[in-house]
Amino acid sequence: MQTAVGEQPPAAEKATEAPGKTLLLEAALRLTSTSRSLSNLGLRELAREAGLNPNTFYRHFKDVDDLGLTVIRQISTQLRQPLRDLRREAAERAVQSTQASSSMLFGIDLQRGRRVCHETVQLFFDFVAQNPEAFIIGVRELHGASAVLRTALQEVMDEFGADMAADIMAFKLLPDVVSPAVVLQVSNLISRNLFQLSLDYIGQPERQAAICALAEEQIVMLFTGASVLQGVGQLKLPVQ
Amino acid sequence: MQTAVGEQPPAAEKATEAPGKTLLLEAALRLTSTSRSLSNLGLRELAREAGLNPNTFYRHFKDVDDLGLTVIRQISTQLRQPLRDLRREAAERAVQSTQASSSMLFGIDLQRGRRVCHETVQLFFDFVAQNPEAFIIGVRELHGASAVLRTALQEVMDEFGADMAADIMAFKLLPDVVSPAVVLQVSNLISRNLFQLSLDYIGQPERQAAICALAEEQIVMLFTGASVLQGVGQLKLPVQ
DNA sequence: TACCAAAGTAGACAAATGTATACTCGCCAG
DNA sequence: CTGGCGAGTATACATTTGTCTACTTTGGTA
Repeated sequence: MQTAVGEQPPAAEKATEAPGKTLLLEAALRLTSTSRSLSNLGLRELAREAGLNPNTFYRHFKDVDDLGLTVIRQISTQLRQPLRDLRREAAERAVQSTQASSSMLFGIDLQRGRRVCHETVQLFFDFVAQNPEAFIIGVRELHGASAVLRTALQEVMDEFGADMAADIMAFKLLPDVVSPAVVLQVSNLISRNLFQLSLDYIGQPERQAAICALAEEQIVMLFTGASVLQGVGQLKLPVQ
Repeated sequence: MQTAVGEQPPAAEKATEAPGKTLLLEAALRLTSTSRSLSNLGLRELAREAGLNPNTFYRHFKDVDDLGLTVIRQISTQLRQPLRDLRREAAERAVQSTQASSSMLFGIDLQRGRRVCHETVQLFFDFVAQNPEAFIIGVRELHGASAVLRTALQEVMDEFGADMAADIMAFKLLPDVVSPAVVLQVSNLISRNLFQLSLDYIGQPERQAAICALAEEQIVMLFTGASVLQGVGQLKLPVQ
């Protein structure tokens, strides 16, 4: 019995990977993003969805958590660099109007900040729409039942947050008075929140524009708050 | 055979609840908060944990989602009013310095805001420590695999957010320039974020103080940001 | 006191699951 | 050609699961 007919490996760059393994991973993505949760995928269910014999699973994975970890690593590399690129693109695209001394507040160029924010959010949600399963799984397992997957994903999320903080500082999106620690904190918060919003974005297509706007406002709020608070603290404004 | 499971007789329900039903619900709490996820609890597993015959399940619930919905409703009533009380308590406890015009910024009394925030966060996390399962389940199923439970919990979370917004306006924790819509938006964000942090709080006892402080800072940041942005937009303030 | 519905139990069943052992096939090195 | 090896398959089996039908217990009330 030869294999299935309508096979097109969707541009998988790992050409040297056993076909069965790839099929199983893809099946996991499919199943998880619709009905199930990674942690409790049945190994027979998986094989069935992949069109393989149940025992093939054992050739490539120790147990379901092992498969889950692989999926998470895959997702991480699938999202991490593209997210950075997307931020750089947004920052560069919005840097053209650097003369904007028109609207400054505590050292923030509100205009430019808003522009970059708008671009980034836009690009981010476009990216979400192109990789829905990755985001669904990410958020789902981040608080899921399996401790192994949970901690693995927490690390990934921390990396995303750190990336964002690094970019914010590299592109000078926040005034210098804001300390790196605070930038990191704000980045983590925004990152987590954007991931949550991404699920709403995927699940409620009719509200996509509203969700974009919401995300934008929230980010601007946080940035503003962080800047003002640190500005106040540093400039010895009448406070406490 | 007309039993109509998942039934709540009009009133006086708690006293007349069958012991088996309570046992099953408690078993669900126990299992979910440790290893499993509500959505995929086995009905036999449940009965075993409760020390009952598997078939007893059918006397009270239609299927596992039905049980899940009941748990969620229970959690909602278990948390909602206490959370409001806790906010009122914090607001009253910090209201003593009501004339303190010493440290105002864009119409916010920073001192008092910070105080209320500190008290609220403190009380909130105490409350989390007293009801860990409720928070674990809440966050877990909010993005879980079962669509039914997910939407149910989203409604609950929206209620929490609306409560918070109402309280913020009732206790005048934000200046009047901040529109009700923005208050609601900020409340939702804070609410979601606090719930996420509650899981960290439960799972990492050694970082509890840090998590408290973090939550506090984030809230203050958001409040500040919201106030400043609306203040700027509305009052055309002279900017540095 | 006798009855009845609700609550709980007992036993059985088909289906599905995880896992073990043993087989086949294609490929490359010797 | 040949022998080993990785990838995939076939079959089998003990467990576990959801669900069905039928039985027993119990507390309130007519």
